[in-house]
Amino acid sequence: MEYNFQEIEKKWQKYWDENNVFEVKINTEKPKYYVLDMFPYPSGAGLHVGHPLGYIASDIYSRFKRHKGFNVLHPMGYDAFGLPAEQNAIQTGRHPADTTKEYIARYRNQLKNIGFSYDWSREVTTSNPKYYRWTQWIFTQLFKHWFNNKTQKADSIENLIKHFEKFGTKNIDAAYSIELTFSADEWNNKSEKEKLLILSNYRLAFRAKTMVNWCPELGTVLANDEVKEGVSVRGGFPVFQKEMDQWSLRVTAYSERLLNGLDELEWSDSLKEIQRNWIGKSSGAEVYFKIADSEDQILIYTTRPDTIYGATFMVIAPESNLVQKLTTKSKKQEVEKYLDYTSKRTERERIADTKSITGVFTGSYAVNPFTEEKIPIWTSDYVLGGYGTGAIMAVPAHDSRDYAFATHFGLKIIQVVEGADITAESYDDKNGKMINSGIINGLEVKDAIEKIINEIENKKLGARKINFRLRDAIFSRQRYWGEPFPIYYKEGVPYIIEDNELPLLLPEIDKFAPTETGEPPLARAENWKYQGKYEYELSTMPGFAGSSAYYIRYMDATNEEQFVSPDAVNYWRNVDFYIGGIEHAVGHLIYARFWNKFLKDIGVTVEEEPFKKLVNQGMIQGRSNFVYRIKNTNKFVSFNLRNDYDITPIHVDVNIVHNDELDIEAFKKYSPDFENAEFILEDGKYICGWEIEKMSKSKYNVVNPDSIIEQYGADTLRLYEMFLGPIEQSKPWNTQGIEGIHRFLRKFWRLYFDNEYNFNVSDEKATNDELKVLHRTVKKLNEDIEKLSYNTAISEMMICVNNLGTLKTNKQEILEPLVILISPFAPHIAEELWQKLGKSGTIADEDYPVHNDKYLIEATVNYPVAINGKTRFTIELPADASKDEIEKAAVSDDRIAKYIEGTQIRKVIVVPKRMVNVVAK
RNA sequence: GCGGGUGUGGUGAAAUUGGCAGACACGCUAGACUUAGGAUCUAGUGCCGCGAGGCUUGUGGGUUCGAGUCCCUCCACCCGCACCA
Repeated sequence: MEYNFQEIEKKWQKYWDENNVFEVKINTEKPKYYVLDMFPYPSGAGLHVGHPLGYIASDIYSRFKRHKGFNVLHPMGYDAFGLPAEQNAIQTGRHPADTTKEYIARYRNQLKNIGFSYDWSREVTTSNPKYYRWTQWIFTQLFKHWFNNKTQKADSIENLIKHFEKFGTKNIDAAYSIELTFSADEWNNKSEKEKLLILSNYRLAFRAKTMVNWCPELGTVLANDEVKEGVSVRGGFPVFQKEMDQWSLRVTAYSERLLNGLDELEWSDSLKEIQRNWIGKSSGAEVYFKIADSEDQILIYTTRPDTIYGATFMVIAPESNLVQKLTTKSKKQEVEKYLDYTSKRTERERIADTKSITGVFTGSYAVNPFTEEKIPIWTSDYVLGGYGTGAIMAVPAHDSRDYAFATHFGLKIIQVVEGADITAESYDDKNGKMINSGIINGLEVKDAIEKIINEIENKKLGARKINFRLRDAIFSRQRYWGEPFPIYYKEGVPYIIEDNELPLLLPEIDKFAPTETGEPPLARAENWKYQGKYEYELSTMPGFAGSSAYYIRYMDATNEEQFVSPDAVNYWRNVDFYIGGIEHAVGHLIYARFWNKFLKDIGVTVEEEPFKKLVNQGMIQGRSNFVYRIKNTNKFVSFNLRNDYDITPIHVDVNIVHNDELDIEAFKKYSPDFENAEFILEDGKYICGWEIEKMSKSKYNVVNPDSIIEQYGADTLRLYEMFLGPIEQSKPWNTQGIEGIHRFLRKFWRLYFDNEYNFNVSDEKATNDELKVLHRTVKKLNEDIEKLSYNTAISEMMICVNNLGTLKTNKQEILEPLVILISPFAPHIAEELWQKLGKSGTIADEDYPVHNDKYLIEATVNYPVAINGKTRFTIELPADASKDEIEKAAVSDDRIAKYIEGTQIRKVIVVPKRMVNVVAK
């Protein structure tokens, strides 16, 4: 029987399905291991060969761990709510629920064709009411909790209310939107509505007026991680800053825990660094500056309080409400004009244009609390409303932005740190002694910071302060295709709906567009009211809502009573190994960590961190092919002759190019334009050019896994994708190389058959040579799979098969463990051969082979002999030869004479089992 | 600008962590078998050189008996952040 992969693969995929081979249950007899893929967003294009890269890697690891005796949870699902499906709905009029369903069916099919060991009984779809009911439930929990800074934990709103009733805000250290102070009496005398408004200042899910990223084209607000370089990540539309009433999640409350938790994680340094950066912790001080001739003061944040004697002016953000207060009559017109200008700029313009310096003087002055000098207060958009206090003390001598501003507007510059000449640029380094700085003169910067903060606190001018760059997550989207908020409004105040009323279903609407009056699409829903009278929230949740806790839901995916049962979460705990794209570095991976920490605080989950080990698989890039049309003709010139002509390169579909040779007939049929095309060939062939680009439809370089599977089989696809190189690395897809892998599998298959393809495995005793080949591979595979070094594992298997082929091995003692070795990588061929070896059932539960050192002992070692570091010849010596014996053998070898002629041996370095180096001068 | 990462044949890549650079594949060359080859098998294949031999891991330097690997300098590319006070 020849290697008929199509038949074999279908057969075993069916077997796995029908026998629920990969369904797992809680089993306290076995250690658990949780392997998770970032679930896909199902799009109309289906999977291309880049998508399964991570899935294959995790599947190999799952199967390996199972062979190692672990109870492996390895689920899959779909991140099905989100913008692209809705944009598609707007264009085609098809309901996103329908298209999503269709796409998911296609994805599931494609995934099954690759032979993944998923427990399909745990499949989740975020847009399914049975699933989003729990997304809504978690939201209600966030709504019902606040964050206690003292304990660094979430606590129930009831407890906060009790405290307010007894003590007011006294002794409360809570994460809040704005600072409030009131007594117990004051609290108790407030109306119900007032109380609720105050509480939303503390809730972890809250509605508030905040500066948001508004994207008019998408008709929605966006979170910070959904905006890159001032445009929306999805679609690339301009984004404006705008103050709006929106739902947010108080992720900032968890800043410290999010930062500290990173240390214990087995994530790449670069990924942890990206997260640290995004959280952006800085330490410094908040300081009040009095406004001259007024009772008011400005609070600023600085990380360089040591330079306060050099603060010669102040700058406040244009969006700060202080601007109105501080602008004097004479400056009013000028300031208004400036505010108008900044508000009309998109984020992109503002970012792109960091060089031009703009700003206006408000007319007011502040008093530097240390120099007592009057310093002008300006407003400029280089100070951001959203960071710190939205106001700064400007120290032009030691901050390059302040320096640029000061020189542009002719403001005073005073050097306060020694160390550089500041006539041309500022000196920003934290090295040097303080000068012109009163009480901190002569101190090093580090010490000066400490001393001045103490002084600031003593004088009650301000306090030490830690700041984070992380912003609260804007959580509402003015879109249709997302989870509805379990919220209704009574007299403008939001109320949560009861748990037993969940899920709040997404209503049907006639058109997926905002209303004429600019309300979100949900406003179109008819008779959609809580208890028939109260307005529901009309926004929906963002894309990351459904993905922030899905890994927990998998643990108990069909539980209708609870999000997850304590039994399930106590057994599966968290994800041991997570694999997915780096693009989720600051979105999903921050939110999921945040939700997990919150859920732990309220007793739902048990581990502080959701994803213990995480690997970012690289991207598979496309390898585009080009044909070269001679300008103004329908004539195409082959790649190596193209320089003789004036040509236009044109993308050609990679599926009609083989090894860079164009299939001319297929090309002619490809488009009517090419029907009569003529060709200038080289050696009778048309050779195409190539380039590495992103894999995309428009570049005609998309390779579909289905077609690879049809041609070579899923096992070949799996092996090939892993053979390309380290998983973390991005690499181009080149179909040429796949032949080698397919050839390997056929060679592997042939080990078990004779020349006439009769199954032929003998029970003769294996020789030492054969055992050595096997055990070497066993050892290497165990090491490499654990390191996720699959490319080297595969090449080791190739070496093994090549060697066994040379030895003409057909012994069961060798060939049986060999099937288990390959089974995580190529499970279909492994199952088939396992069955042919007379075994019943699946190979998936067999113990993975372990090597025995006794077969690996070498009798002799081949020593390279180097003279002055250059290898000249080798000598074969017994493995147990002593250092002296090795040295003697090397030095007395005849071949050495010619290399050391005219010199003397000074030294001989012998590294047993490795090499000899003779130093001669 | 700041932070992180990567540079090795024609191509994808390996190198037991300081010990024979280029394993394993692709591609290419030659040959065998074939009606045929986009099948299979054999041999060769880093570069220069007819050869002896020399050179070679982005550049230049250093440490070492010995460096792809460690240290310093510079260059190129990729990723993240970017008026974050």
